[in-house]
Amino acid sequence: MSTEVRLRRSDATRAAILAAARSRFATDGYERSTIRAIAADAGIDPSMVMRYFGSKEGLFAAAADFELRLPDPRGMPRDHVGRLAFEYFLTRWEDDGTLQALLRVGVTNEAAAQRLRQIFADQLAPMVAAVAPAGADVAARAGLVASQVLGVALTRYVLRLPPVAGMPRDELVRWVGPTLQRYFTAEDPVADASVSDRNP
Amino acid sequence: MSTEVRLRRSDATRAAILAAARSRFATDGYERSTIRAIAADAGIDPSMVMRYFGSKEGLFAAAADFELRLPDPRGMPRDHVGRLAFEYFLTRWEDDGTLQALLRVGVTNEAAAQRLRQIFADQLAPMVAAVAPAGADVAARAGLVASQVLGVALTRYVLRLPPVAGMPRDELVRWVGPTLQRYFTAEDPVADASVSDRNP
DNA sequence: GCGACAAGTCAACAGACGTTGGCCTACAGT
DNA sequence: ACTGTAGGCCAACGTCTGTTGACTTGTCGC
Repeated sequence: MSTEVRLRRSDATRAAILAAARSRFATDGYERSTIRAIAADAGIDPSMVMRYFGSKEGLFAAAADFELRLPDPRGMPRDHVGRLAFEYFLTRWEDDGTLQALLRVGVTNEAAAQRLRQIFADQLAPMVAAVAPAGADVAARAGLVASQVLGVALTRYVLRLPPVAGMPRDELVRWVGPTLQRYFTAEDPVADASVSDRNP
Repeated sequence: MSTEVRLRRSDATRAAILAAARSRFATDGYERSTIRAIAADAGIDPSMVMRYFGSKEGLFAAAADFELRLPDPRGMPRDHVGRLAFEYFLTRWEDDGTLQALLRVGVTNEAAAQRLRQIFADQLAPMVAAVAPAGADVAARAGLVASQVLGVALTRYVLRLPPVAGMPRDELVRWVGPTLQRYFTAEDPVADASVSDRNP
């Protein structure tokens, strides 16, 4: 009944499979990522993948299991929430293939789409609630933030639209930060959206 | 050498195949759209698809061949360009499965991604050039517009994120229109982005 | 009426896929 | 030294895929 503390041999290969799977899913999507290719990347036999994760769906579920871990917006100046959140998203996207895998797969796989919906609804909405004006439609604002964030992720990392993919990070932040700021904190859609985040 | 004017029998089935293909590609993506299923939808034999389009790739290329036909922005008030362009995009997206097919497939298929890049670069950039301030980086602004437009399309039509998918069209326009307006015409990223499109 | 040609069907191929079960190997506990 | 067992490999299965070539049907000009 006691949990084994020492790390087993299997943990290493299990991790190798997960890493290979995330990489493949992130670049090839679900259907084109074959278990054979993932196993080859991990340097083991395809049947091992089934042993560890039961099926291809199980493998993806394990590979896409993670948390956004958004920072607490109550610790930041309210006028900079948009920029800071966007910078956080960019970093998260760049150093973790999981999000790219989730986006690429979510477009054709309902389970992944479900997971994405859950992440952005459950984890982004509380952040919006903490900074939005009283009485604001939190879900709608979270959706708008998601639309712009996922739009940048899509054009920058997936479709690689040249101007977005090649834009320096700080220039991108200067453009998109104010957009998110408005979605987060504007009193009204058509209210003045002047940017107070002029000198970051 | 003269073009046949009368419509042949084949034209009808050819159109049926294209319609079925667009529908399948739009909902299932590239890999999961099988030629057998498309042929069944069109009510003909799978081998007919090969006869008419050569291969699955050829079929997709034919199904995804279209023009954005963006309106000329010089005919509209400069302060409303963002809203009008966004409304045009929404309409275009809703009544033509081709764009949804292109987006869904472009995420995993390089040829479709290429086509998307071309469409947004070649057809959106001139529109931006017509309204952007002198000396502005037209390509960058077109990329930003694309990021927000594709982000809305992704969350509203593909991932179906509830707050975005369920948001009434006019509310969505009130939120996103000003964003595009800023990307189109703002003098500077962090310049005042006050919305002059207050009463549409 | 009849041949020619377009339109369409049928059956099959070769390859790739997820998945399965049997077999081997090396190491831990005794 | 012996043995149980976890970790790993191999070969194969059934199915589905894009694609092909031979055959059948229907329609139009003469």
